[in-house]
Amino acid sequence: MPELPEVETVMRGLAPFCEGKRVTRLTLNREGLRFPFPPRLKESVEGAIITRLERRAKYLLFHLDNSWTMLSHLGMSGSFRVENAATATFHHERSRLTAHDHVVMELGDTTLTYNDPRRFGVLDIFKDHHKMLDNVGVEPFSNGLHAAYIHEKSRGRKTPLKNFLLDQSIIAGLGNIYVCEILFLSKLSPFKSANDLTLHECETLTNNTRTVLSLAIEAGGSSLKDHAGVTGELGYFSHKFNVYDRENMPCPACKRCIIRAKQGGRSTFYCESCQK
DNA sequence: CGGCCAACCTGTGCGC
DNA sequence: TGCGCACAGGTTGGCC
Repeated sequence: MPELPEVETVMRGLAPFCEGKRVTRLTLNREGLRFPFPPRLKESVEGAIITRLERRAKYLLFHLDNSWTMLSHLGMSGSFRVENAATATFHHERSRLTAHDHVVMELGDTTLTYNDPRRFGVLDIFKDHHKMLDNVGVEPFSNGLHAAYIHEKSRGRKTPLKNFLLDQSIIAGLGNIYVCEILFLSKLSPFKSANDLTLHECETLTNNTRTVLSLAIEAGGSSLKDHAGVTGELGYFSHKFNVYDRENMPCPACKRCIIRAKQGGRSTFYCESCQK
């Protein structure tokens, strides 16, 4: 999925079209995504005003003025697109449904469409508490993330560093791409046992986590090959990674081949000589 | 609880 | 050109 920077970018892109707007209609084109839609989804959202958008971990939260909050997760392949009816009618067309447009939110003359080919996404509603947000760890840009926190969480965890950083209950929002990049900048092996991290290495990880995510957000959540901005602007995925998806290409630091390995069923890209 | 891994889906790209 | 297989941003839930 979309990792934290992509969800942050989507949130920032959607906010100007959503905040303060009333949901005039919610259309569900199927029974659910990864899970069935809740029975009261449509009636809870329709007619409400979206007061604020928020990102928490990789979740998007649409806060409504009727005490409900709509929770959305993009899974691996989910995306939102925004269309404006006034612009569309100029071209003599209304917003058209394409394959995998599962949910359509109408906000007056603005249409927000959720598309998700693989349907690993989630759409749900809650009032003051959602189970999926319970086990979410600290936000990377919050004060909660610091060397001592990572150090404490990693004690007794013999799991590889790669898996440890992907654990959403430790640090929220990291995914396969950015974990590879963070480990490269930190010169740490993805296979190193989490339990072996020194406090100093935890400090390095903290700093590089923020660096990698900041740059990605600045670049507009660039990691997705097939994601455009919510209104379809270009230049969105022209990002260059140091190691991710660069098997057999030269390490930017030492020029030796980037290695691709498998951890927890997922690809890890790293430099054998730079990362210890 | 920790660790491992199958499962949930569709699309794409590659080798033959 | 077509077929089959491997693989893709994530997370849950079941098993040991």
